[in-house]
Amino acid sequence: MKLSRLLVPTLKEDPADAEVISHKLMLRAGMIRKLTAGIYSYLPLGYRSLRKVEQIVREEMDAAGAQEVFLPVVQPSELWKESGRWDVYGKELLRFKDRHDRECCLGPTHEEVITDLVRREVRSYRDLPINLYQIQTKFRDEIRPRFGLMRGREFIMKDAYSFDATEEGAEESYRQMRVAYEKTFQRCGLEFRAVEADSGPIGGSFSHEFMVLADTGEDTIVSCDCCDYAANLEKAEIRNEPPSFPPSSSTPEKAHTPNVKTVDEVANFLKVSPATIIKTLILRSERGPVVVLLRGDHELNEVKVKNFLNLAEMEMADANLILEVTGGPLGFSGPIGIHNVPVIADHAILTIESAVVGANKADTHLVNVDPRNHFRVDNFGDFRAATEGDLCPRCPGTLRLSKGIEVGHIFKLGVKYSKAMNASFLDPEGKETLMIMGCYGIGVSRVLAAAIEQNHDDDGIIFPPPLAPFTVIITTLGAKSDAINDAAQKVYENLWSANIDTLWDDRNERPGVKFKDADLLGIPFRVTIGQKALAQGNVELRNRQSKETILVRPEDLVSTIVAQIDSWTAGQ
RNA sequence: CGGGGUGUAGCGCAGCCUGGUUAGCGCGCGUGCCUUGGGAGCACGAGGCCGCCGGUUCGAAUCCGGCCACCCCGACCA
Repeated sequence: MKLSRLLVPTLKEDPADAEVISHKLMLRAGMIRKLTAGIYSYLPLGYRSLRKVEQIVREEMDAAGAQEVFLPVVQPSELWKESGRWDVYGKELLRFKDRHDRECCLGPTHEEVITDLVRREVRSYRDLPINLYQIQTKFRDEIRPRFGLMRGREFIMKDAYSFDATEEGAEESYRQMRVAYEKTFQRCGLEFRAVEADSGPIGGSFSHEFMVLADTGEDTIVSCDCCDYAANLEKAEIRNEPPSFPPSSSTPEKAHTPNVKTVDEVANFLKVSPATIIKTLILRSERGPVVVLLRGDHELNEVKVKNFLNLAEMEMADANLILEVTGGPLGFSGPIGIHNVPVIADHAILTIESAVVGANKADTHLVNVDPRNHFRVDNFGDFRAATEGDLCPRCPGTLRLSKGIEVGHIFKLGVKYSKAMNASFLDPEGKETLMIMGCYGIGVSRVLAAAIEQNHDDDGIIFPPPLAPFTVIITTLGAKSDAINDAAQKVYENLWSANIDTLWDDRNERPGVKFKDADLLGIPFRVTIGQKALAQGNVELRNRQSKETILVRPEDLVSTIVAQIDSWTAGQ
């Protein structure tokens, strides 16, 4: 491919509406262009890289025994009503009507379609297990798309669905996918971690997310500093410390706290640590108000509360509801004197010997409160977000926080969909049995963005060789020199015949322009052909990542490049 | 959906507050000369419904109202 004929509109300046580095670089490198919010066109370079990711995913899925299919984008509402998700999926599901006024949606995921397909075609345990996957454009009408390909509304995803006859089989299918995912992301050259995750509205019994480690990630990962425990912040468990002191015999006393509302204000005003304050949160749910007690220096983890109480919806109460529940104004809520409303508390409040709480009365707090004596708690549990330094739930270690980009998510679904949609088979005894399902997603377009997020420098992208749109770029200096062009032509043909994707920058540009573009595009190897080296019968080979340049005889180029790729692979 | 911001040439921006010639600058683009190892230089040139609709005014990129789009923060989210 000659660069002079390829649509690669590079930009010198950062586009104004790009925030994160991968978005900026993909725009600057001419890989993608935005059509509208959260929807992008892939230009030749971007599409080549995307196809490389797809191909790696495809090979690993095939190797794991999954079979590729291709499912419809437009789906009828009937299936979604059958699974029960038509009413719960929310506005993220783009709905519309066709000319016959039939309700349809654009597929944000394909559990319904695949379950429908399999229940029609598979009837015997002899046909199981089966694992079907596709690489497809998904549409989710995100409230706020951002960060380019990282969170688009339209995006490319690989989704696989396994169907098993037995529980053990389902766990084996899950395990195989987990291994396939490890291999896939490793081949992509990503630094990642598999973490325990909440399974969310997709449902199911357990799940893992695959997180690419990057500071710009939208998810927070909690990991142990001495064992391999790692979890999404939403899910991360915390080992709690039992109180190390006996219950006190003190009695609560009132403290006048005029207009002092937040934990920080109370701590400053009363000259106490936030860790001795009990935060009283009033929440509104579909089953009425709930009171959650947390230590002042901790944050609520809504997912934990939702899972504990089996709630679908939860939000902070407004001032009216707070008045109704506590009898006092917002900012002065406390657990003492709350009746008829469930009260749940995080374990950590038991580590407070003498606590400060709101008095449920304007401008008043209570001090000397003993969490074990002075108020009712219906349940203690783990309701807070993990923080740096918390104790690991699995070992004596402590927990660390880091940021990650979710590129894959695997779920053990169980019979959630097979039950709702009656996907069953006959077992060896001739008994009708529900299939046990799993589903496994990879954000293919997001992998590309994550790879760039993790591999770049001030000059541009540094593609891991397996994802690079081209492996080599030939930069000729002096477009009018026959000697240089002849040498380039030979090198170009040799590389292609060795199956190395090669781009030839044959433009009549000044060297600086060509070098800058080559760096920006992030092509792993640059072969520079110019007068100087050529006079000695050499070309230059520059490694984009190491920035090392060596002189190579043209006939040795292929073997040298292959060796450098091999050493890159070995380093993974 | 709530809060904030921005829409002026392909891209990045100035001009707007304080209305008044032909709306500017840098990059990019075209032609020519020149140059060729890290985004050169000179000359000439093309390219604008100043987001859209309405209003105020002798006169609107500029003031007012409405709408639309995009971006940021939040809620939300396999």
